[in-house]
Amino acid sequence: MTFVQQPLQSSPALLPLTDVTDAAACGSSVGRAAIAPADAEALARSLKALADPARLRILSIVGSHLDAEACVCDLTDVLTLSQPTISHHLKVLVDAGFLTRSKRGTWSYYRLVPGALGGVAQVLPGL
Amino acid sequence: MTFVQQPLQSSPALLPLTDVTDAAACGSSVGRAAIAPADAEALARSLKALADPARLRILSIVGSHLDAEACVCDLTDVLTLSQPTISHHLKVLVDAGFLTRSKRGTWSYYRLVPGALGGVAQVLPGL
DNA sequence: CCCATTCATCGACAAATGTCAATCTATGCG
DNA sequence: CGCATAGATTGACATTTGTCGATGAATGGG
Repeated sequence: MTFVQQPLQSSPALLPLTDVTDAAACGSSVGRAAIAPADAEALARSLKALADPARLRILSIVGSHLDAEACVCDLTDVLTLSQPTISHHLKVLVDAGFLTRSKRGTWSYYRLVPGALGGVAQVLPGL
Repeated sequence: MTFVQQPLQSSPALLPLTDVTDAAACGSSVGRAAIAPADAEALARSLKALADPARLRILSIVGSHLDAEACVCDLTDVLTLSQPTISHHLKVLVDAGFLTRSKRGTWSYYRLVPGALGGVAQVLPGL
C-alpha cells in the first residue's frame, strides 16, 4: 500500500521506519521510529507540487466542476496568469500524480486523480 | 474555525468560496465554488513549510519521541545537515505554526503543535 | 488549402530556497 | 573571570522555481 500515487517515482512504502539506534546525549527517549529519508523525499515531492497558490486553485477549480473535469480555458478565465504559466502548473500537477490529462479535439481536459489528495492527507498526521 | 494554525497570518476561514459566476464558453458546469485566492495562498504557505525532506524528517523525529519533544542535538545526530541549516528549518516550522520552541538552560526543545498537521490534512481532500 | 483556435514547449529572467562557514549570544562550570 | 557548549544569526552562494513572451504542434472550419 503506497501512501500516495507517485507515477514517476518508485512506490514508497508507508513509513518504513528508520533505525531506532538512539544513543543520544541530551535527547529524550524515542517512542517509535521516524520516517525514512527516502519516504521523506517522496512525500516532499508531492507536497512541493501542492505548495503553490495557483496549483491549489487549479485543483480546487477542477474539483468544483460537476464532472470533476476542466479544460485549460476554464482556468485562464479565472486565474490571473498567462496561458503558458497555467500549462506549466498543470504539467507539474500531472507529473506529481494529482491530475490526468485527456485531449479531445482541440481541448485538453484535466481530471482529479481519485484519492491522490487523500493519500497525502492521510500520511501527514502520522508524522 | 480555521483550517490550520497560522500564527503569523490572518485567520483564514474554511474555504470561503469564490464567485460562482461561470459564463465560460467551452467549460463544463460548475458544481460548487472553488477555494478563495487568499485561502489558497495561506494553505500554500503551510504546505511550503512542509514540502522539504529535512523538515518532514524533523517533524517525524520530534513526533517519534515519547514526550513529543526534541532538542537540536537530537536532530544534528541523525540528519546529515549542518547545525545552522537545521536551525533554519526549525525556524521555518515554528514560523509556520507546526512547532513550538522552549528554551531550558542551554538547550532548545521543540514540540509538535497539536492538530497543526491534522488541520492541513483535513483541508486537502476537500479541494 | 489556408487560417483561426487551443494548448504545449522553449528560452530568458527575477525571485525564492536550501545549504554552509563564520560569527554572535547565552548559559553553565571551574 | 575565563572557557566550553548549545544554538541562533549573518552573509554568501548555487540551485530551484514561478512567470512571461515567443514560438511550435495539432485540430477544426470555411
